[in-house]
Amino acid sequence: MSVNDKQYRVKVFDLVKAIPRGRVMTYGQIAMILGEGYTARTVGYVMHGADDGVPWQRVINSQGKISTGRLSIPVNLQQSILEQEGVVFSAKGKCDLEKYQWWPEGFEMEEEQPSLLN
DNA sequence: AACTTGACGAGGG
DNA sequence: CCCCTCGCCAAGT
Repeated sequence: MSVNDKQYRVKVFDLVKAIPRGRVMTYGQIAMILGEGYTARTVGYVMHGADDGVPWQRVINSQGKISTGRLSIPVNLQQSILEQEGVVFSAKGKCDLEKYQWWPEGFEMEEEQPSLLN
């Protein structure tokens, strides 16, 4: 499996599509849930090619900040879309993950089971 | 094949 | 909270 495989990317997109409006997930979190073969960096790489229908704006970094820095996507754009969904950001551009981070059904921080979504 | 660059993340100062 | 260093791994040169 690699980022070039369709299935590899589809797993990421399917998970992202499951994120409810007004909630977010982090790159590392997604990598951890998908498990073997996935890392925060590869998830980020896959996300730059997200097609329509994928709520890409709901994926942020582990600090609760937007990390589209040097890309074609302006940071303010992603943040404003999220704010429009109800996510509140501090003046420094950080949101409270405790409050907005979303976990798939039956998946808790405590358990270390990376193979529920396969 | 070597080297640089990231939609990253954890840890230290 | 900011900045830096590393580990990470795929892409582009």
